[in-house]
Amino acid sequence: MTRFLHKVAKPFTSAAQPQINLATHLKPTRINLSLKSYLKSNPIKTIFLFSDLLRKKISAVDSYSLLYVIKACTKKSLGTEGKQTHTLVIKLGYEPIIFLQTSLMDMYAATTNIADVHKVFDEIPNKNVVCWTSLISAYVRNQKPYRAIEIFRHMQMDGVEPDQVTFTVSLSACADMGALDKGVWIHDLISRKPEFSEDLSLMNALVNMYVKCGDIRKAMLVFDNIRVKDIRTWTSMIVGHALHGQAEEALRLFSALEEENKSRSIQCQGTKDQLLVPNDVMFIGVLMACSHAGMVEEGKRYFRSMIEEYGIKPRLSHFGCMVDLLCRLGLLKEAYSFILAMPIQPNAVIWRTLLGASGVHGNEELAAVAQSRLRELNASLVGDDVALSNIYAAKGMWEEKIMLRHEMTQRRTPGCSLVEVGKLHS
DNA sequence: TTAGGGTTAG
Repeated sequence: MTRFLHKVAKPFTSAAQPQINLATHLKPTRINLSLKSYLKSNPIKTIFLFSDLLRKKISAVDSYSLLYVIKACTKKSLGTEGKQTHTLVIKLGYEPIIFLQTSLMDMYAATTNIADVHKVFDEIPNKNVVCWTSLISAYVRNQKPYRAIEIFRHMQMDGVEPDQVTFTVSLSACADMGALDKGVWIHDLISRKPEFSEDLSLMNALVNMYVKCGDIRKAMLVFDNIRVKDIRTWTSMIVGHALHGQAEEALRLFSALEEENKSRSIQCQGTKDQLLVPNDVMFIGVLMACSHAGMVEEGKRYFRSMIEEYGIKPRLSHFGCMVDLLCRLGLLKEAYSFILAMPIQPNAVIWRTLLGASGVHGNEELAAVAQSRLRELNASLVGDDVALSNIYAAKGMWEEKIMLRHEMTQRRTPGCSLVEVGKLHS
């Protein structure tokens, strides 16, 4: 660890690591209880309280306090503060506590510092399944699913048995890669442990993997076999149908959920705990289904119901879905009015949706408006200019096209391509 | 009082 944090003197050599006597920590200190409670409500407060403690009474800091601060840094993605806490872990001699090491890995993963995740992992002497899973999870979180699956294999070769969490994060890697063969292989490993079928997070990850890898039939099979579903199970399946153009199935499922809630609310006489109330993510799936099926009136109705019946404040994603829905049907003017009436500032994606649709439906006026809005946002890409230029060409507006092309060469350097050559050992 | 997990448009 001296190599890792070279400015910090290592208090103990690895040959003479301190024996942490957990018995002395059995009684929780009041300060640790406060650090822990702030972690939920206001993680920044955990950090402030801890730094106060360091100044006033460093002897009150123990491994639990450090753990809560590391978690606070993870939640708020605070890399510098996280690294400072790591230094303290070393200074105070708490390195042998594996809970701290895995939390540190999680913190470095959250702050996109994958190199340090790996350094912490490498220096853990006896790596258990949690250490390996944290490493796999770090790679998944940092968009490196191929590497995550490689590590999953290394773990197996090392003789460490994967558990439910390892399988859940590994399935997430397969979903990100769209690697059905690897997902099926992991499903097969899971099937050998019947008790794992009771783990809802794992089952949801399985549904999601089949959805993202394009095997909607298999996704439905897993979905139907989940006895007690939660809102994520339903959302994954609704999004799955929407992504595969099965809008009617997606909306049927949404209605089934609403019906189930109605009958449950009669049974439970008003207790909301038993209900699976649709959330903002689920409505993205519902709106996406309407958009893919060209169901504009239904889409508008669901958008209203989301706000009025469910009290969900639409986010940029929901407005984006509505713009997409209107644009796909060629309702460009309505889409433009909708964008102008949005209570939040439209982003580049929304203007680019309008630009693309204006090209498809040959509306050069709206295309020019969308393109100028993209420039205002400083988010204009070469492709946007090309799109507008192609619309001018299709309309025979050669002067406009030449002017735009001239502008493009003035503003841009010629494009170049980058190709990433990755490798996956199988 | 201590570790790692699943749903999100274009």
